[in-house]
Amino acid sequence: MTEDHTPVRVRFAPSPTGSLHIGGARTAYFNWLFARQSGGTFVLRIDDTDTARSTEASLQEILRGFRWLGIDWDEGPDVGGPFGPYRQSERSAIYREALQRLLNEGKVYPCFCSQEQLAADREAAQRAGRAPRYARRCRDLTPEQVAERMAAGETPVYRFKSPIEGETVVHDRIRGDVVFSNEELDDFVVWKPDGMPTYHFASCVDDAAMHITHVIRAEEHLSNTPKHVVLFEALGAKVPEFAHVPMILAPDRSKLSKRHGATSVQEYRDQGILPDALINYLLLLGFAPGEDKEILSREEAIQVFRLDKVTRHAAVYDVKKLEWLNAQYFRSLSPDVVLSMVWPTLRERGYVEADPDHRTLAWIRTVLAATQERSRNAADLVENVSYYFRDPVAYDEKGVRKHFAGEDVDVRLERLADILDQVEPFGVVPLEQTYRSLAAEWQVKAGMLIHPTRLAITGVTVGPGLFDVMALLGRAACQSRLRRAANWIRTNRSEL
RNA sequence: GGCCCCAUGGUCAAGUGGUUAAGACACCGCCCUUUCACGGCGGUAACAGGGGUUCGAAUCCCCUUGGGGUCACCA
Repeated sequence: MTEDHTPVRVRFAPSPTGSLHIGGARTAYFNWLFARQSGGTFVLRIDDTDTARSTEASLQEILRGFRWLGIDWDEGPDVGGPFGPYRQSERSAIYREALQRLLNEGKVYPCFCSQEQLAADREAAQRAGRAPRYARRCRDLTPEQVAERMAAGETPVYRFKSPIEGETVVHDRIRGDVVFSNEELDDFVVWKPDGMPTYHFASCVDDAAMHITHVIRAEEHLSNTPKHVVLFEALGAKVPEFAHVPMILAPDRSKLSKRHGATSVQEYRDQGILPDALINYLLLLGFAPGEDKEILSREEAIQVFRLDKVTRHAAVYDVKKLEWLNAQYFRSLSPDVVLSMVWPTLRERGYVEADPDHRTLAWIRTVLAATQERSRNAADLVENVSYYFRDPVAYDEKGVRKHFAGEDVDVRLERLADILDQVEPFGVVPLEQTYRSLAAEWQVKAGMLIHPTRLAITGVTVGPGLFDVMALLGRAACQSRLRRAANWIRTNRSEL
């Protein structure tokens, strides 16, 4: 509820000209949190007045992005609602009507200046050291002059007749009151010659028509907000409360762009980032939940989120922390979820059959569980379990120097392979007992047997407990890999 | 350039006139351990600079510097 008890209505209004950017996702999330905690309504409106750049594919991608993130909307292009339609391209009549009204009231006027004329004016103003604003050539055209030029077939743009004196103040929930001198207000265009409203106009008309109570959006709009305030007033609408959330920056403090890596939520999804992790990270970027708690579900976030506690400064995006958060979430996933996540890749690589029997499936589950806690995401996990499905294709270089270079390593590996015949059953405990007593017998430290064995059968130096790996892999595979490694050592001895 | 916003460690970020200036990620060390990861313990590291106000400023004011945004017939 707002102070006067009108129900909260917020909106996120993306323009479908690309993918869902993480900055936009965060802004939407903040809107969503604010709506959900106040029992309000979250509206998704599509700002597609730029007919040249808007695409349906982009719109669908944005919707998919939100669904994936777990952000739902109460009114929008697909679900409808009492104030639809929710695509600006379908609301032309509403804008036209609003334009006509302001025209009748003398709050808007047609402007016939050519692009060339405007460019020249701008240049002249700049040379004279003045701000490059519209020279207001057409502000005071007489009705006769207008009629004449219309009759001549000229199509005008329409400009807002901005106040020339005084000041306009923007009440911002995050920044407090921001005062702008009206001298800074340009006679901005509200209607383009292609018959479409501009962003400023459509946005305000819609916010008014949709009874939006709080406009929560990116900081880049703050400078434009006085225009919106005067527009709302001209429209006779109640001016909503504003909240301008800081921007998200790249590590070099510049605007986040492709060259800095992933910028869209789909890219993160493709990289194995979990939606819960991403949405959690987005919350942390600009808001401190308090009580040293940083891992929060959407539900917890709804409880603690406070619009007026959002930070005022831009935040640099830190992939490392996102990955850490992702690992937290990834490790807590249930075996079945993990299995379904990696299954397609396992199939693609030919690691598994299409219809495994129960025993095989159970075995795969165990394999995955053993490595899940040492993996940060699904792709990582698939890499880490590859040696369960095929022989190692190479031996880790540093590992080779450390564990294969010794005098009798090849001999020991071969002996080990032979002795594995006697281990019965081929399980974790008997395997460990065998290795320990062998180490004592040969008078070497257990590590001298364990590390070369691991490298021989997995190709790497890291992973779960060796005896777990061996038991999972089975006797035959262990023996053949051990012998294979011994041979490899002999043929490569000169280079070790 | 005009206008607007912002400024605490490498990053996120507590702090709102009196604190040994939290915590998290990252980094480093130690412990645990057959390795790695996890976990535990510890460490390096910050109030951009200069003026005020005040008994006392990270906290309030001014200036400078720096970063960002905006000045479109894009949104």
